[in-house]
Amino acid sequence: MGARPAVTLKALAGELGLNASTVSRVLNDPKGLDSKWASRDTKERIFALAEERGYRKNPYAASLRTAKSHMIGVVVPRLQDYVLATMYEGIDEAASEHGYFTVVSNSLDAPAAHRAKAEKLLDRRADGLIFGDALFEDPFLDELAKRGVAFTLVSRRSPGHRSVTCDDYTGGRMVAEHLVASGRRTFGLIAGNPRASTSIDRCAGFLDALAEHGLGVDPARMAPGGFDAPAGSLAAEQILAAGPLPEAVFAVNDFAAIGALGVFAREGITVPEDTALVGFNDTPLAGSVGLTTVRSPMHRIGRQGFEMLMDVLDGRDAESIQLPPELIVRTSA
Amino acid sequence: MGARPAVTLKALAGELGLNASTVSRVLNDPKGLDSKWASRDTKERIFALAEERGYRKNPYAASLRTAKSHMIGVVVPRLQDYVLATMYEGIDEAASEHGYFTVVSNSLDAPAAHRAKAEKLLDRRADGLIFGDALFEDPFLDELAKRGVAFTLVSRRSPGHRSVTCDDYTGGRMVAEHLVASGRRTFGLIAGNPRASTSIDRCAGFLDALAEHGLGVDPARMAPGGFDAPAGSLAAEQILAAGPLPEAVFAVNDFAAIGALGVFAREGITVPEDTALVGFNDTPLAGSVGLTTVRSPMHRIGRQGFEMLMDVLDGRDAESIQLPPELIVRTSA
DNA sequence: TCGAATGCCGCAATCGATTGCGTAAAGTCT
DNA sequence: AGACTTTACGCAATCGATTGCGGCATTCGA
Repeated sequence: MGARPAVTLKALAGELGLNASTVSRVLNDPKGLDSKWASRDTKERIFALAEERGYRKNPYAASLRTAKSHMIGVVVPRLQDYVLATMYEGIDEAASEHGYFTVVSNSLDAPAAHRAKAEKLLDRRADGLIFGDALFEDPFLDELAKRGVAFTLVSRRSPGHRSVTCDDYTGGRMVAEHLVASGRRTFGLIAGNPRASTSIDRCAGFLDALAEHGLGVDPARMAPGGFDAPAGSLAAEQILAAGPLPEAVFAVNDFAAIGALGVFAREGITVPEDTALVGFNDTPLAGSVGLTTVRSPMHRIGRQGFEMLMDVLDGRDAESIQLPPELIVRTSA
Repeated sequence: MGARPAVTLKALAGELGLNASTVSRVLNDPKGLDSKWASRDTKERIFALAEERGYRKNPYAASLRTAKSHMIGVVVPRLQDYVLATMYEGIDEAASEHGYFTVVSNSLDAPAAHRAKAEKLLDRRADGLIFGDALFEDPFLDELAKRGVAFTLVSRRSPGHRSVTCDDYTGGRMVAEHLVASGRRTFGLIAGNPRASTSIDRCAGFLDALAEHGLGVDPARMAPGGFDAPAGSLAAEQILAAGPLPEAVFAVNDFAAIGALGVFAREGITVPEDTALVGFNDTPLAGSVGLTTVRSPMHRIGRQGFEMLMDVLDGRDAESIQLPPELIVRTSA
């Protein structure tokens, strides 16, 4: 069964003895009671009755006429991922403040779903899109840009498109500097998805900084994979199988780090004594297990991703942004 | 800037030399090419051109006319919560199969937001709602029911409303039986949110089963709180402060359990030697850290929650459902 | 051969809000 | 007093899809 008693603009107007157009103009004027579309008295009557009847404009009718939905679509790899969920909260918060409505979909990092979900959002007439699952090389994004679809990226960047990300390269460098400073000389790298800029940049920063110290990572100890705990466990096993235990392991993501932690515990490897472990993102769980990590401003990335989309929609131009990370030292390294 | 070249029904019809109504009927007829609304030839031309031009119906125009949005709203306490995120995935999956579109919002378990988000969804003309954040006593739900709004509950039940949940009471009993069978005699209980049925039922099952063995939990060692890791840490500290360490601790939620695990590690308490620990839900993290837990069919709860909403919307009646839990024994207990 | 049945499709109203254009009344200015 | 500007609204078209009601043709049975 439906819900609303369906109080329409016309109904209000009828009851007020006014024309719907007048009521519409008054109700929509951002100047509120200072609107010039009716006399003081009329305006007050309109607001009062709208309030009393609980009038809500029908957004479908409005967007049919205006061709704007005030809805934006967000595509993330996985909602269960704390990091993206937090960014989404930031997006949604900013969107609400601007009178926008958001809708999320997850793509499971599968290119087909990435495309399908975005198209579905566009079918629903989203005014713009925000992607949290961009690949570094992403032909679909190029296609959308060509079609003139407004969108921005968060979390992961892709050359040629507007994005808000953490300065992952610098984050990777911080980890390397910290580990080197504490005397570590051999390393394992749980590298994440090699097609995502988060992985690429964090690894690059890490490796570049190590190289400046004349150090490096044995390729057999660089394990790519996903961003969740099981993937981290797998990667850790791979590193252990590659020979002697490295003095430190950098996982480009906290969940992967925690997965590795589980493997270490099972193997009787103590952290940080036998090997140091560093994650990335500073999720709450990292705090709970004492994981040293790099804090990325997830919520803010989301907010700015939305603001940037607003700029695009309003025809202002906008530059990609990289927000500074912060090293959080706990007990694991 | 927008996106679509805006190929409308009328445009298609014009190009085909047909009337928009004919095109509409053919395109919407579930019988597809067997529709009786046009000649075979005409039908083929319609489908071909629609395909070629990439026609997508404007859902706003359609729902304006039909007063159905084919959109349902979902309210969860927190998107970052793996459990609810998974249920949402189940909901969304089932919804897609039925041609429905879903929108999520989070309420942070705050009654004001619970209400506000739901109203916002209704303003957007959702055909129905699914709540994952119901309180055991929830006046807002009663109000919605009275208003005739169609909704169902997932994860948490509330007497008098339709819900799909895990059989939490039985799950709680399983934990108690398992711990008692392995010789534990004193217990701590990380009880979660006392206004949520998940907490209430799991605790009740746990306590009832213990009572049948002549056992119980010291009230000072029953710590309520939230469902995340920090809340679990807090609760664990509270239990430790209550005196001698109990032989086992049951956390009604995996995240809380992991938070507790962090505190135990910090205090040098080993698991399961010094104390056993059991969680609830069987999130992937539980597997990674070897946590014994109760598996609840989260994804399926979501799916069924949606199916049940369909029943309500279609005027069929539906009974609340409780899905069976499964004890997953790992190393922590 | 005529009326009825059926097949195929168009007309026009409708959903609710928005907006360009128009207008009557009141106020301002010279 | 006449001309001009505001103020305060209303009319009617519009957005795109849906749908009740008909209408015109062809076919079939009698």
